[in-house]
Amino acid sequence: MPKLDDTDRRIIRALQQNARMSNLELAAKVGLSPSPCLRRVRLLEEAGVIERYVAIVNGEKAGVGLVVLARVQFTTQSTDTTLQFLETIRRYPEVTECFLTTGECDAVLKIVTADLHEYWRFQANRLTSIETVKEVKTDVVMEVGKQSFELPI
Amino acid sequence: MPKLDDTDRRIIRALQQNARMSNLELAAKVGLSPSPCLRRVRLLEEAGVIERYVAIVNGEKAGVGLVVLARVQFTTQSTDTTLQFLETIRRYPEVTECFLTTGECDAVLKIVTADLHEYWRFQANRLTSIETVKEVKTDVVMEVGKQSFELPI
DNA sequence: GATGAAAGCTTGTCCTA
DNA sequence: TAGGACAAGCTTTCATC
Repeated sequence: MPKLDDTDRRIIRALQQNARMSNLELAAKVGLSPSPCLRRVRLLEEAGVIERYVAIVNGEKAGVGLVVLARVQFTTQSTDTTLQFLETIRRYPEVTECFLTTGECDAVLKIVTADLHEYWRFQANRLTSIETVKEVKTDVVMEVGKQSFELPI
Repeated sequence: MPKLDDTDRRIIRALQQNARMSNLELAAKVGLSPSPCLRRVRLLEEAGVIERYVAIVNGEKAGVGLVVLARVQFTTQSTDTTLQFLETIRRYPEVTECFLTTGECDAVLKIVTADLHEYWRFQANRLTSIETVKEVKTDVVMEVGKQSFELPI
C-alpha cells in the first residue's frame, strides 16, 4: 500500500462514521466522481486499511448490559502459554477485546455478559480454568462513558 | 421495542459480521424475502438496537499503531466532576473508549496514538491537565489479542 | 480521474395468510 | 400482525476515454 493521501483519509473518516453511505454520497463528500472513489475504497480494502464493516449494537437493548474489565496475570510469560491463552479466549464470544500489556498485568480483557451472575459463571468456568491464568482482578463497569470507532487519523 | 425473536437475532448477528451485506443476501441468510427483512432491519435501527454501521480500520496501517490503557483515579467522585471529565475526554479523538468503573480506579481509557512520544504529549497536555484527574496508571499494549464487534447475543 | 451504460439492488405499495 | 410479489428508481461497477 502506498501512503494514504488526503482523499484516502477523508474516505476513511466518512466510512468510519457511516459504513452504509452509498458510494455516490461518499464520492460527493470527498470531492470525486463515483468510479475513482469506489476504486480507492476497494484499494483500501485490499490493502487491509479498511478491515471490515460492522453493525454496532446496543448491548443493553440486546440483553447484554454488563461490561467487566478483567486484568489477568499469567503464571509464566512464555510465548507458548500466551498464544494458547489467546487461542482460548478467541473462542469465547463474551470476550470482545483482549490486550497484552506491559506492566503488572499480562492481559486486559473486556467481557460482555447479561448480568453479574453470568459474568461470575464465565470467570469461574472459563477464565480461571485456563492453565496460565494465575490471578484475575475484575473492574465492573458502571457506565460506558465513550465508545468511538473513529481512529485519530 | 418488543422482544427480539430468533430472526431478529440472526439479522443482528449477520450485520455485526458484515454491515455491507446487501438486503437480498441478508434476507436469504435469515430465511425471509427481501421486504420483510428490510422492515425488520429498519425497526431494529429505529428501536436503537442497531445503533450505527461503521468501517473498522487497521490502526497500524493507518499510522496509529500504539494503544495505551490508562487507569485514572479522580480527586473526588462527585457527579459534576465526573460528567465534566466525560465531556472533556469525548472531545479527544485519541480516546476511543472510556469506562467508569468500581474498584480502585474511577475510569479506564483506551487511547490510540501514532507512537509513545505522541502518547506522552497527550497524557501530559490533555489527560493530567483535567482538573479531577489525580493519578494515571498507564499500561502500554504490546499486542491486540482480540477485537470483536459481535456481542454474545 | 471522468463518463456512460448494463446489471443488480433497494425499497415502496399492495396483496395474502 | 407478519410475510411475499412486483416494479420504479436508484447504485454499483466496468469498459473506455
